[in-house]
Amino acid sequence: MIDFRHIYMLKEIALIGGKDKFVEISTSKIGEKMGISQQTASRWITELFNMDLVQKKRSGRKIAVKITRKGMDILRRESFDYRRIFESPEYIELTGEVITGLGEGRYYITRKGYYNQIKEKLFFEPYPGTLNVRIYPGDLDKVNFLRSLPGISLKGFVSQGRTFGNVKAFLSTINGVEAALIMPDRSHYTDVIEVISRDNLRKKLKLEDGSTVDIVVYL
Amino acid sequence: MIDFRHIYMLKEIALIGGKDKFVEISTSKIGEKMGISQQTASRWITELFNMDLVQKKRSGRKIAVKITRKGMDILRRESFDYRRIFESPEYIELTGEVITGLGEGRYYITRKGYYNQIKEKLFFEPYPGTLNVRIYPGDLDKVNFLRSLPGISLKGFVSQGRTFGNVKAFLSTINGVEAALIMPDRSHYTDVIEVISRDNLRKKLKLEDGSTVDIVVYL
DNA sequence: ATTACTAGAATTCGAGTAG
DNA sequence: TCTACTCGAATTCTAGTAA
Repeated sequence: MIDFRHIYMLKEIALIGGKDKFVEISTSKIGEKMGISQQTASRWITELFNMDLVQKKRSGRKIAVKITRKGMDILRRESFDYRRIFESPEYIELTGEVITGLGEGRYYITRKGYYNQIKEKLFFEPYPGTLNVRIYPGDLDKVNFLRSLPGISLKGFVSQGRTFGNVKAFLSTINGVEAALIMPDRSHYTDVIEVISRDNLRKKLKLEDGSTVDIVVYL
Repeated sequence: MIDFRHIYMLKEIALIGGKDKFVEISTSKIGEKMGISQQTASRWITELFNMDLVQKKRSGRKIAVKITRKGMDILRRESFDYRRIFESPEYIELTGEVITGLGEGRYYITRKGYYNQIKEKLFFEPYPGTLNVRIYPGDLDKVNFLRSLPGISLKGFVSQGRTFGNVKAFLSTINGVEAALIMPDRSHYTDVIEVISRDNLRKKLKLEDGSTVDIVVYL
């Protein structure tokens, strides 16, 4: 099972440069850096390999490692946590209720042009679908305020002769679960917002139409 | 000794809100969230307290914790690691003001053991003296981050029965002039850094106590 | 020099439980 | 309910060492 120490070692490897290429490492040196023995470092690297968090190959007498996509996802998640701690002193709370949308969310979110930007800028691979939430009237001015902010910009694109507009996103939590709120850059007035997440939010949070949700939007 | 798990728990506490105020936590809930038992969570929190990383007090039957300055320093360092991984800055900018030091800089810098290494590794013959700069509070995180980096290592030595410790240096510019920032390898927390250069910086940059300087540190 | 195995030592865990 | 102690069990460590 993945443990704190594994994330730590992943981080060390990323700092050495194993983020996007194979880097040679010495188990004794990385061990020394992390305050563990050479043997333990060796074992941990093997564990990372067995969990498919790093690729590993011999490089002469040393070994070389490269963090896998899965490993980078874990580091992105950590990065997200630290951003929340240090870079988001301000947040807005919204309350609303779950409704059923038009089913367009899934279509948009799975367009490569958006999907890839979400991964890069929001640090998670989105579940292919959106959760539609009707914000309660008392919080609508907050929604309008959000519309006036730049947020995290997802650039529009053209695909198959169709134009997909600029979209903005805000890192959020919904009932405590990491998520993001997305809205068109120039959106018309509406009391419905769309929430995306790594997981199927309806399942994970056991939501059904009419369920009340609390959304915390980090600015 | 501080361990990965302690940093993890600090992070969890920060996410709950213990960054700047006391927050009530239940050992069983935080344990569940972190995948450890209630007993272990309880023990870890006590360990954090004993290491002066959190303040702790009873709040009825529950406990309340607040991360200390020392604890936040550790989280900041982590945060910088992740920024380095995902944003890879190539330099760091610091701003501060010139102060008068204790005059020790001149003594240290003229010891042959340091002087020769500076010539070899930093590629200049240092003016015999250091400029002390008090970094403004907003940039102290960056200084702490620098402390966590290896920099350019200047080995310690023994001379005339006295021990001179390992020192590290970073190539920099100060108000545009080539310089280097030097600090002890294992330095204590301070907001004062020392800058050396080929020239007398006070003269060359027309500095006096209280002058604001911009330092760019190359990583 | 390396990495990584074995095995005994050291540490850490959590069930049980007191307060 | 809570927190947090004890103590036997489980896990994790590193020294020794082979390759």
